[in-house]
Amino acid sequence: MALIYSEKAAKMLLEKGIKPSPIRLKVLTFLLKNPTHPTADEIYQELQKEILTLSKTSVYNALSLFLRLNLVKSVNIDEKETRYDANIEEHGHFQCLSCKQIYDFFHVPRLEEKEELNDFMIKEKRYYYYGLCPECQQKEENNEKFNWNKNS
Amino acid sequence: MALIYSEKAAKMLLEKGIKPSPIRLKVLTFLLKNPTHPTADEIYQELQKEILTLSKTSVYNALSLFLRLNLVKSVNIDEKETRYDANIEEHGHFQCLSCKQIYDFFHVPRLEEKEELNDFMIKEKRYYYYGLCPECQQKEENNEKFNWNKNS
DNA sequence: TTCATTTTTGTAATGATTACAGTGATAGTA
DNA sequence: TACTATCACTGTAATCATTACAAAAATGAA
Ligand SMILES: [Mn+2]
Ligand SMILES: [Mn+2]
Ligand SMILES: [Zn+2]
Ligand SMILES: [Zn+2]
Repeated sequence: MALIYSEKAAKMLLEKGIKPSPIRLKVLTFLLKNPTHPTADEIYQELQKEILTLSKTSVYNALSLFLRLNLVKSVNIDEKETRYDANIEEHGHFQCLSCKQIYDFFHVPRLEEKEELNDFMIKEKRYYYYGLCPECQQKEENNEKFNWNKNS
Repeated sequence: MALIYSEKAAKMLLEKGIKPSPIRLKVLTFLLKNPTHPTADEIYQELQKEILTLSKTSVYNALSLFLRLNLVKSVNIDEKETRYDANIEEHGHFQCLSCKQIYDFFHVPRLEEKEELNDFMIKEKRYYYYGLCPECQQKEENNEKFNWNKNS
């Protein structure tokens, strides 16, 4: 399984005509293996366990190269830090306002923009939704029940 | 006209139960008058011309208060800095990758998310599009023509 | 006035990202 | 093997938007 991902990473890099250097391979493999929209720092922290001498600049270097080559996409749903996604197919992101977790959704259909954007050349569409995930809705209900008991 | 906007700003603040202090009024009036999605710094630079002692912290204070009260919305289409929008009706934003200008669009209908997000409580939807505005498409065409002439 | 509360200011800290210069590895060539 | 050019990688410093915090100023009721 680990082999598959790193082989896929190597192939992706070669297809774009860039050398699959050790760090590039590690970063891209990590993104393929972890479709959880990690931040640059999360990637760095994880890979540092293996590559003791890793520098954060190298992670940023790899990531901005991948972005330029359209191997990965950046996700700016969390306004603090940029996240990275090796799934480049068009899909939307939902972030839970309570637990901050990010979920993918893939039915992002026919936005019928009508005439409004007819003269604009649209190259990329991003869908960011915010709300409460099922688990956090549950928690909130329990809290309300608890508070109601206390106040009565 | 200026009067109208500042009166509207005052009313909006009073309706939310907060005091329409001078700076809050100025910031909110500015946002109502300038639906161009200004950054905190742009607001600061403009208002500073009138209020010589204005501090940037005050602008941020006002803006985060407005966000909390849902008087304005933040727009994070430009990954560098947050922009602010006094138009809180649901609408999307398009940013031109060349001239960086931001355009509103309002036909953002029925995203038919199907079952996928059924169990999620969606509180806000953001639509960020990127591409080329009509003017910049034109410029690009001209450049191509120019380069073609040069190379032939 | 007095005093508490709120608003505003100024400066310092934070933290993600970028700039940059130097070091190390690699590969081709003589 | 030595030389050299290019590229990958590292470490540190700079940048810059935003936030934290404490002090000063304004407000407004008693
Ligand atoms: Mn995703
Ligand atoms: Mn808008
Ligand atoms: Zn949640
Ligand atoms: Zn443009």
